[in-house]
Amino acid sequence: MSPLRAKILSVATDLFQTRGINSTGVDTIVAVAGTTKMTLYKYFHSKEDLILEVLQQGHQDFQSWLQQKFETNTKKPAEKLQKLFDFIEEWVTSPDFRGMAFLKASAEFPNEENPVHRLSAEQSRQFRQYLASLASEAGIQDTEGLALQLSLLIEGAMQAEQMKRGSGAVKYAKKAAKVLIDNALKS
Amino acid sequence: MSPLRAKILSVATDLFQTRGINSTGVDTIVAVAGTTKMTLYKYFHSKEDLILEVLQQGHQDFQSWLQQKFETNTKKPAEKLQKLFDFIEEWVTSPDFRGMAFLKASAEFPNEENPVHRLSAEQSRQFRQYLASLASEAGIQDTEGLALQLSLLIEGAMQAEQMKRGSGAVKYAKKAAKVLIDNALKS
DNA sequence: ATAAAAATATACAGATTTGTATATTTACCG
DNA sequence: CGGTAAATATACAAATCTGTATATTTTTAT
Repeated sequence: MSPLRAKILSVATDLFQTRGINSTGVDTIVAVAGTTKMTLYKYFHSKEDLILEVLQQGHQDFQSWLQQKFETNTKKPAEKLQKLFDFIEEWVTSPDFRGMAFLKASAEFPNEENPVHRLSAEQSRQFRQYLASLASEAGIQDTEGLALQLSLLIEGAMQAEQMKRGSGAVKYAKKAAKVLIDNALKS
Repeated sequence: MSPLRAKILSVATDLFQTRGINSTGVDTIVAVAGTTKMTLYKYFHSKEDLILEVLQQGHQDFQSWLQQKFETNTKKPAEKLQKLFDFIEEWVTSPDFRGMAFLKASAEFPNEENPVHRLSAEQSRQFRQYLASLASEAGIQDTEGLALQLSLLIEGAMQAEQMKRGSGAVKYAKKAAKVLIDNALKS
């Protein structure tokens, strides 16, 4: 990928997170990226296309980061679900965390038929599916049920931390997860 | 309150929820409300003022609705926490639920110093405090801890339901809450 | 009915939005 | 060096945005 294109993507990612998507104009993006609108519209057909790519890249980065965390840490399926919350905590308490992109995007584009909203919902679904696969590995019965419950805790904590940095929400989400996982293992 | 002012508030509430705050111009609001900008700016000093009032009224309506639900239903403190999730489910699965206002507002105004963001965070804090008071009545030890955990479930479920109607998230949030509450009562 | 208040109609200023057209400059490659 | 592609500079169109100025109409109250 062209370094200029990558720069635009990176700047857009940052500005969208810190100022909001609708509040960030393409003029601001190109100014910060040190380029011009002509170049931006050469690489992205429209602002909506840029938003979609930012979301996609963000989600992929998150997934890759998680994947790599698991590879270099633990391999026992039973521990994975617990360990996940440690990784989430690390992700969320990182100094440049500004909220989960797809959560915020779905709020800025509430219409269910909007492409940005659709992609956000799809990413949320994928994340829940990933949780279900972890639950399945751990030998849980109602994998989808637990996955949804854990996703509520995680996304709720991300939301809380985005609202108020240092809320400590993940700490309690982790405790709650432990209780829910233990309970699901017993049934 | 002037009926015209109330109408503007009501229309703005609806449009903000369905189209997003930043994507809704005052021209659209006055057109739908059947009035003019002159009148809108007579009752509200700025669009930001209108947004803040919409949020405040929305939160007050939610609180009043909950309050009234509790009054006409149960009085036993121990049951209240469980019952709360039934009320939340009723609220969230109502056909015109379009997401929790303060959650979406904080996403559209990510800057922590923005007045809209501040009010959103304050409302989230108040709701958590209310949960803590219920937990306290129920004889819970770590009231703040449980309150935060339940708030993650509730706000997570609201987020999930806003993303995809009919997700059934509240059903599982309710189950998770039962487990967490029982666990907190044991300790 | 008459005076005072409320609401409307209309127009506009000034800024900002996305997206494009055109021309110039820079960078690279053989 | 010469030619090609990439990036830039600049300007602009057309729409939309918040907020205001001014004048007229409607409603209300005495």
